[in-house]
Amino acid sequence: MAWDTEATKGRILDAATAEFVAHGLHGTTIERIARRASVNKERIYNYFGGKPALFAEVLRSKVAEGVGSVAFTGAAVEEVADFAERLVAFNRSRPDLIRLLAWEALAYTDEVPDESARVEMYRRRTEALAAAQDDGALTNAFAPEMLHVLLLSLAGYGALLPHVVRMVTGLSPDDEHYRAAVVEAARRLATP
Amino acid sequence: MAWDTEATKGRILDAATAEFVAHGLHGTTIERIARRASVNKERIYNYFGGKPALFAEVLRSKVAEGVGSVAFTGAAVEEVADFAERLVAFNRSRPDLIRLLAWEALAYTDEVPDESARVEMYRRRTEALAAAQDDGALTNAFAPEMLHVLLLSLAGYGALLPHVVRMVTGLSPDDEHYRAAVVEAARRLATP
DNA sequence: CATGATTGCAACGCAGTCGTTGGAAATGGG
DNA sequence: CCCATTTCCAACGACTGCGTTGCAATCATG
Repeated sequence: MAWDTEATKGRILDAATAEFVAHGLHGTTIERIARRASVNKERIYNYFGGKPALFAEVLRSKVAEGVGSVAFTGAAVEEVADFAERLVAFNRSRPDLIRLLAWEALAYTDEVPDESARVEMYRRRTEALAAAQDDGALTNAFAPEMLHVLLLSLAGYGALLPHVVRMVTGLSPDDEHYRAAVVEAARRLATP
Repeated sequence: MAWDTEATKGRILDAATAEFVAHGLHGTTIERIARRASVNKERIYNYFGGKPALFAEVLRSKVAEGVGSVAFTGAAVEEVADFAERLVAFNRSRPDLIRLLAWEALAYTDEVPDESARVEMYRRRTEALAAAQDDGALTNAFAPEMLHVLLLSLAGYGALLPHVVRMVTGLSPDDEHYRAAVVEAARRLATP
């Protein structure tokens, strides 16, 4: 056991992620992060520079991971349905990332950390959708970036406001029926 | 100028709403609320009992107002489109209520304050949608409560995550094109 | 193995924030 | 006009969290 800076940084980042996901920027304390990472507070200031900076770093490293890990490929309506299905499944498997996205939206009113990289990821998916539209396999009723954000809306809402889904439908957003409805809705939006 | 308890309570509640909307439960301080309401801290503890209780009270009194103020009436596809349009317009006119909804989702994992009243409001709208479906004017592809929550998803996402809409589309969620896409999407979901 | 540089940490000062309290000011009934 | 009651508030103690500092432990090098 010795001098492993990177591992320590990683432990801090993981602990910070867990705490920020659960309690947001103001709700978490540096001390709890330090305890969870089995590290001294001072390390956190030394490595990351303070709570807001650490929060931004968590967003930078984790949220992009979420956006990047569900791609759209293909050109037919069924592939849009599949895309929606994978989005919902991803949101279900990583509820922490959606919560981070929500904390982020509430914390930053104008620009978010590392915005240009995020824009680039979204742009790539939009292009794939646009190509499918050009093939005539998808509707042209929506501009590709609009279709993109509408699909994100359908797939993300349940993860963002699970309690609203529960109050409206009586079901958990994890429920099979809810998932199926989202997929069917995506199919309808994409059909020419 | 004299003894107006109710007015004082109201000022506190308004000030608390503004602060909680902006900073969430942990980000706001009782002292700022008191200053904003031109009131002494002690009044807040006396009337509302503490920060979490005041937060819950704000949610109780304000969020229901948001849910209740956009009704669905009618029986045709165009009325669903109109409903979606009014939802978006409402979200745009009262961004504070959506933010409260988001803070609420992040703060409470299981039950929210005054849940049964909220459920009742949602139920009424679901019934109106169900009636329209029974008329055959709307699709039966979705259970009415699913259609309901899908419409909420389309209309609410831009208000919840405006920065995502901006990154994906380059537009503000206030933009006319975005609004039009949401309405068209609602129309597509509702069409038989 | 001696020395300088790097990494780890316990303890501290400081700046709020919470929630309370003792008492002053305002009110209205007798 | 007086007294009990209600409303208001400035000041306080206790605590918590932030960010820093001084020092010890660990490593790399010659």
